[in-house]
This record gives sequence, C-alpha cells and structure tokens, in this order.
Amino acid sequence: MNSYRNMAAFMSPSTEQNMGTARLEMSNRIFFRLYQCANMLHKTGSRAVQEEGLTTQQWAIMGALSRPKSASGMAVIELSQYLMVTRQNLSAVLKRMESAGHVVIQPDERDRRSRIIQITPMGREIWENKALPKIRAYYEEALDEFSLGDMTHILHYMIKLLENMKKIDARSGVQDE
Amino acid sequence: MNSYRNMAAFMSPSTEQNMGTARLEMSNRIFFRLYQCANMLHKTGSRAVQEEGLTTQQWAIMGALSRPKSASGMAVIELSQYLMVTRQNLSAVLKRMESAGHVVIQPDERDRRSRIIQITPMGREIWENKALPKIRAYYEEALDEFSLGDMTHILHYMIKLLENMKKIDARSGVQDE
DNA sequence: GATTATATGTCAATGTATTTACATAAAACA
DNA sequence: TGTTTTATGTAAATACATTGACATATAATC
Repeated sequence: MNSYRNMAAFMSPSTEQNMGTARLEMSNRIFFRLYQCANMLHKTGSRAVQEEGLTTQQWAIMGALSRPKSASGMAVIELSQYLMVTRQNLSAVLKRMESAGHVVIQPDERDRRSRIIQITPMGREIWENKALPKIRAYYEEALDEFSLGDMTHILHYMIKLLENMKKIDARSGVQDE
Repeated sequence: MNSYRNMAAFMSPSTEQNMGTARLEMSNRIFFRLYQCANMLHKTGSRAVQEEGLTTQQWAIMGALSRPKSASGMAVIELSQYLMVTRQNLSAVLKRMESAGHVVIQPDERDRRSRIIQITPMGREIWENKALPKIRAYYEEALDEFSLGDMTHILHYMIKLLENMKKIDARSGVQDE
C-alpha cells in the first residue's frame, strides 16, 4: 500500500508546522493503522467468539471477572476504569450480560451507590470451556510470525501510547470520578 | 499495573495449550492494550476535533478524500476498503457528512451501482484550516517521547498485525466484494 | 442473447462507544 | 451537625460498528 496514500489517510500533505514533515507523516500513519487495527479486532475478534454469544467487549469483561483476584466480584466503577470505557457504556453492556445469564449485578453492602459484578457459574463455564480455546486460536493466527521479542516491543509501545492518551484524557475531559 | 492482572483481562490463567504460557500471557496483554488504545483514541481523538463538528471516523474520511489522488472523488466501495469498515457503516456515516455539507455523494457515470464521494469546498476549508492544526497538536501530545525510531517500530508492528487480521478476515468472513 | 453469479449501495436490527443529565449516596468542609 | 462537593449508577440522545436482507446493475458463463 502506497505509503504516501497511507500518510494522507488522516490528513493531506501540508506545510511544516510544529512537527517536522517526516514526524507528521509517521504520526498520521500510526493513528490510521491503530484505527484500522481496532476495526479489524472488532470484526475478526467478535467472529471468533460469536458462537458463544459473545463480543470482544464481553470477552474483555469476562476475562477481567475470571481472574482469581476478582473472585469476589468487581464494582462497576473499578471495571470501567480497568477497561477504560465510560461507566455509562459499561452499565448497558453489563445489563445485557445479566440478561444472558453471564454475570450477576448485586448491591455493594458497604456503599449503596455501588454495584458489584460477578461472573455466574454458567458464564464461567462458557468462558473457560468454549470461549478460551477459540480466543487462543485467534491469538495464534493474529500474532503469526511475531517472535516473543516482537510481542514485547509492540506491547511496550502500546503501553507508552496509552500513558500519553491517559494524560490527554486527564487534561481535556471531565474526569470520570 | 500488575502484569498478572493485565494478562487475565482477556482470559484467566490456564493450563498450557498450543501456545506456551509466556506467549499466551503476552498475546493477551497485547490485545487488551489494543482494545484500550482504540477506546482512548475514540474518546480523546473525538474531543480534539469536537468543536469542528467532527469525529475520529470523519477525520479518517476527510483525510482520505483530501489526498491529491482523491481529487476526483472516491467510490464508496473504495473508501470502505481503504478504511477497513463495512460499506453499510460507511454509507450511514457519509449520509450524515452530506447533511452537514462536508461531502457530496454523486452517481458514478460509469457504473450506476456506484456512488462517488467528494469533499466539498466547505468541508475542505474546515478540514485544512480548523481540524488539521488540532490534529497535529493531538499527535504531538499522543506521541510525546516517541523517537522517530520508536514510531517506525510501532508502525511496523501494527502493519504486521493488520496483515494477519486481514488474513483471518479473508478466511472466516463473507468477503466484502 | 439469455441466464447465472457477483458487485454495489441502502435498509433494518443489534451491540458498543461517547456525552449530558439526573437521582441518590458518601466524603469533605465549616 | 448541616451544607457543599464529589462519587456512583442509570437514562437518553447520538455516532459508529457489525450482520443479514434486499434491490438494482454489471460481469461471467453458456
């Protein structure tokens, strides 16, 4: 794919501003690819667990709730911060998962504003015995020809990018409290 | 953030399957971060261009249409393949952009099934004079402390990941034709 | 030339993402 | 102790993502 074309996906060529041209072109390509990766993860990742009645978002939630440290459940606000989605979005997704029988939503005994989310036995069964094997197969295909070194590097850069985005979020938005 | 906890975000610890444990843990962390990066790009990127009445999706579209090679417009199917979104999704987004006066949608003279999308003078004005300076500022913040070498590496890995996801898409889905 | 297969765009249903708003509860402050 | 500020979850509106379905147009095949 023409690198010039890729560069222009997010913006057209322009006179140099604060960023040098090379740096600007590279920035643009990075965010364009991140945008495409996100769409492709949604499309192909959801297909991988479609037969289990799951989506990529629900797989993230079930993964979080299945950890040993989450055995006693997680508060909605904890889970929303952990996943980096708004509590309004998470609330709606959890309602659907509750209707499907995958999780239970219970009042928090220590704070009446709060709700505690736990995976149900049925949810755990579906997660561990049906979804996880397919997720592993998906990872193998998606990370084909990635060495452990490659994986270490991409993860490092994603964490670094994420730290910067968190800072932008903190400065620009109404902070989720 | 506890790496063990990150690993479990997408799945709980498990006995080794086809993937070694180290590789599986790393896979999980990569996709979890990709998922978070996507959400944060959506949230912080949309805020960056909110005053222009744009979203990250529209910024991708306007970037694509602003390239010199797209001066005569792009067909819907071309644009959907370029952005890696479905033509059904793109159709709806373009309708809103047409209503906002940012693009025009015209019949393709050579193929009556096809529609050609072009950015309007008003759209180009908003894009070049209002959105682009904010997008550059966003890139500077988001890629703070990334060297050109870092940027080259993360881009390389994202392209590689994207190639793998395209292969999964080709094998598993009904191919968009 | 007629028929079949494929391509293209739109519609509808559904899930997921944000923001703003509101109600209730807890924390902080005077 | 009372008041103010902040926290938490849900509701509503809107934008964007998918899939399946359908109508029309073009390409391929016979």
